[in-house]
Amino acid sequence: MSKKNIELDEIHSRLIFRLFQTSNVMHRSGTLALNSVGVTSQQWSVLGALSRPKVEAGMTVNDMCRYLMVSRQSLSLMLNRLEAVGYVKRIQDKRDQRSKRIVLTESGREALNEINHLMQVFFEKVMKGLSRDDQISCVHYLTRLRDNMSID
Amino acid sequence: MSKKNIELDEIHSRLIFRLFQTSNVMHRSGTLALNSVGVTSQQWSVLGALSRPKVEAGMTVNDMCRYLMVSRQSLSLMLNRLEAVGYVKRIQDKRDQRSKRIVLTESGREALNEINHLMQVFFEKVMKGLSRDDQISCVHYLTRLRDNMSID
DNA sequence: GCATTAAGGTCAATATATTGACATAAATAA
DNA sequence: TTATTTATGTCAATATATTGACCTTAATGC
Repeated sequence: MSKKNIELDEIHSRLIFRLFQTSNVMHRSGTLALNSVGVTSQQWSVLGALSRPKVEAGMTVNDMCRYLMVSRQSLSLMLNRLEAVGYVKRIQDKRDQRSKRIVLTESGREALNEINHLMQVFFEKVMKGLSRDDQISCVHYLTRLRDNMSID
Repeated sequence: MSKKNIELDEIHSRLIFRLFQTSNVMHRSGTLALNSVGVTSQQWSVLGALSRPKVEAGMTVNDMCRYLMVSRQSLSLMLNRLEAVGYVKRIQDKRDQRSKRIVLTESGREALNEINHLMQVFFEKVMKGLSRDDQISCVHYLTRLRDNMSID
């Protein structure tokens, strides 16, 4: 009458659970570290995405959704907040009139520089005890997990 | 007049950013995988915590906050929802009248068994390409990151 | 006994996250 | 040219997450 009880592979559960915990802690202490700038860890990810040299001309909303792996609706609210404090701007794409390009403002660039000072301290604390090779391995593992978990 | 521009260590940014992405994807596709049971990935973490043999007698709310690394207020809402569908129960602690012990109900145990069937499939997909040693290494790295990021 | 501390619940405000739905405008395909 | 698709924005409902505050009750320290 009842299905056999399933025992999950312990290492699998542990890995997924560790991801849970680490993600919770990251958002909390990341946002705390950025407290003086008044930016959340998620908002930092948006600013960081825009600061890459290859996106000098800005990113479209859809591109950024795919890059950050959040829904358009979630991103839209973050962009509204960042636009309200003047860190980003939505500008019309010349070639495609439907598209907007999200760009960093001068004020956003200054904020990001301040953020990076704070992040440098944060990163040093976070990476303590992990060699460069460890960090590279960890990125590889996370990339693999991310891709395996992706819907498409 | 302006501080020197900070260039963050690329591997550090990448690692943290990968954690962002992976956590986003995990919650989305984890919840999707559990869709038929009507439980979110976060609620699964609560049920999972309670299913461990060492917590046969239940966990206090504070213990579970520390374990899941979420605030009491967040946990409280999750417990309310799980209690509303009958998967968990808050029972008085005999020894400490202030404490409640969160326990899995029979219905919760059945749901968890169904969840575990779904999770087994999910885990197989997620862990593809990662050897057991890889998984163990990844857990070690995440544990290190989690502890380094913890406030206390 | 009385003051303090601890455990838990809840309210508020805010930010993030999802899906689904609907609207508009513009590009593209038939 | 018309139909469809694409890009974006927004509303709704819901779940998760934070901090801070306040309340009750109970254990503990003095």
